[in-house]
Amino acid sequence: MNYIEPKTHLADLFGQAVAQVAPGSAIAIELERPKQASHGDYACNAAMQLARALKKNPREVAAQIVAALPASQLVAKTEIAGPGFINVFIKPAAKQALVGHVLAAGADYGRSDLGHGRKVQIEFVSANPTGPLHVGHGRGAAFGASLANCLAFVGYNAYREYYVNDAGRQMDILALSTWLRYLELNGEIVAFPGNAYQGDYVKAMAQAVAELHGGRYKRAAAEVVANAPDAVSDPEGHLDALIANAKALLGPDYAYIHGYALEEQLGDGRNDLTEFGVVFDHWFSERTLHDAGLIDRAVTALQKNGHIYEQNGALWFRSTDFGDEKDRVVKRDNGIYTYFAADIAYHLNKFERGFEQVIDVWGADHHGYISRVKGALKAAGADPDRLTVTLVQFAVLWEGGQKKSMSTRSGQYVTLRELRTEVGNDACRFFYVLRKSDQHLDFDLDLAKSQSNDNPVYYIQYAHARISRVLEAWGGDMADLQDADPTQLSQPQELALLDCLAEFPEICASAAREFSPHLVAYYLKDLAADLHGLYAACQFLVADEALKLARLALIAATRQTLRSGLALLGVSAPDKM
RNA sequence: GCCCUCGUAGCUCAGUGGAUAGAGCAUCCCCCUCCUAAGGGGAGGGUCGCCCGUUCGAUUCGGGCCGAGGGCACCA
Repeated sequence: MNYIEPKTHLADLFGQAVAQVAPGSAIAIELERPKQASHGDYACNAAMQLARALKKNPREVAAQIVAALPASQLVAKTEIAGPGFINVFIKPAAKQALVGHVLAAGADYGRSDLGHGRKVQIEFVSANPTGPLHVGHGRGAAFGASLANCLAFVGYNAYREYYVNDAGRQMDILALSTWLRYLELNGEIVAFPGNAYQGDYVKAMAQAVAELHGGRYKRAAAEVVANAPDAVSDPEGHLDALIANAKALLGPDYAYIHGYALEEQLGDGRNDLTEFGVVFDHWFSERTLHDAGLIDRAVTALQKNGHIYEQNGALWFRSTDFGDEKDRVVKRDNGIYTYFAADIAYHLNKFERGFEQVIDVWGADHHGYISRVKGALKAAGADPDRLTVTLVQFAVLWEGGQKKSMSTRSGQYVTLRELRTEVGNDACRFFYVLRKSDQHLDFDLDLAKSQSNDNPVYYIQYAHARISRVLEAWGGDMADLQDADPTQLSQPQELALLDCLAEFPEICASAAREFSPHLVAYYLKDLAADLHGLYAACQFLVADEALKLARLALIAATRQTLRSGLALLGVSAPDKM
């Protein structure tokens, strides 16, 4: 028997029946999977939805719908139950046929064309390249990558992008920090500002520059701090003055220091993410927006539409017209565009590049920023609904029942690389997406590291490994499993596993539609549990050849589904543990 | 003050406009002569924060309240 996807098929049947019973009604056919087995495989609530309009008792409407239901080779029986549910029982053979279907589809099982190939861009991580990625970035990376995988799996043309803030003040601060450390190495001691970058990686870069170029960038300490405001009373002014002095003293060499620090940190982040299984189609440079005049153009567009005014020497965007609580500066009185202005230009550019939908994955601390950006897009004549911002809350690490506190400022934070080294990429990827993205995540290091059944990653991977070991012990030709007779499968654990396997495509669709890769993680836990249940209840390598092949085919299909699901989350599927 | 998120078992959290609300951990009991026990089976444990509304039906949607966390720069 060829496999027919029951839900789509039933929705079609019910649609025909409802059209006959209640012509012209426009209800959506809803089919749910009842929690209780006695309620069948699918339940339809159409009768209850129609009862009022038809002025009839729902059970009576249900009877009419059932009578009008076209014949189907899938349906074993229907029952009218409770307040008016129509419960549908699927023939075992129709369920069993899934095994051959999954094996034939292979890695494509679960794939769909929900997205119709529409271009969707997911921008994520986008951390300032001013230091190592930390565990907060890790969550955004894991979430964004998994989401992009899900979207691609259900038929979207997913494009992964990292926005590189290579033009702003933060990069200048990094360049300055590196240079000051370099001067230290060359005997020119300048008091290192508390609001400069403190991390050891800055010293490492200074050391490297010193080794590569000796004293070439050495300048007198007194000149570096000349005319700078006091570091205590005006720390930011102090820093800005030092940056200005650095640019003046170094001239064209400043660009070298700046570029060196940028490339170092960007390269480090790229390596880190690649090792984490997170890759991007494009690293978009903020500087190119400036260089191509796109920011001028964006601000001019706003100006033309009458949304810009000047005050105190700065240019303001009247974002209050678009629901923001106060107006925002786009160009400061010193003539420098704000980050906000660059962001407007960047998002307009995204649309111009033809992405029908744009998803931004931001840290939750940016949430106040959403209305501003959307408002600006609207003001510039773009459709803000094409932008979806998904917020990712911070992750808090726990170890030995203690919260690990972090402070970016002092350079004392746990880096993503440290976390990956400590708990492994698989556990990292999985734990990061185990919670809904917009919720605080308690990352339990002890649990992530533990090689026990408490650890859901191992629980799932173990299910996969177990199947591999059985198939290996069998030693037969996998192609033979295609032709196994699935009607041999009748044990409750076998049927439960079949039902679970059948849900995979819908889980993938929901995960993509709701931007919720955690649904895949939970599904995999369920699937693994069903596999372990079957494993404990039934022997696979039995004497009865037909039964053996059927069971092996079932677990081979399960292995494929586990693999596909783990791949969506970027977690490996080991054959041996 | 304004905005966002959350409140479900002792703990950490899923879930859903539907029928008797789930998992893991923790507690207690049981299961390897057998393809990996990194596993399985069972028991106990709940006013889905409170109130009102919408609905044939609300834990789910809307409003209010209470409680928790986070965010509100001429920073990036």
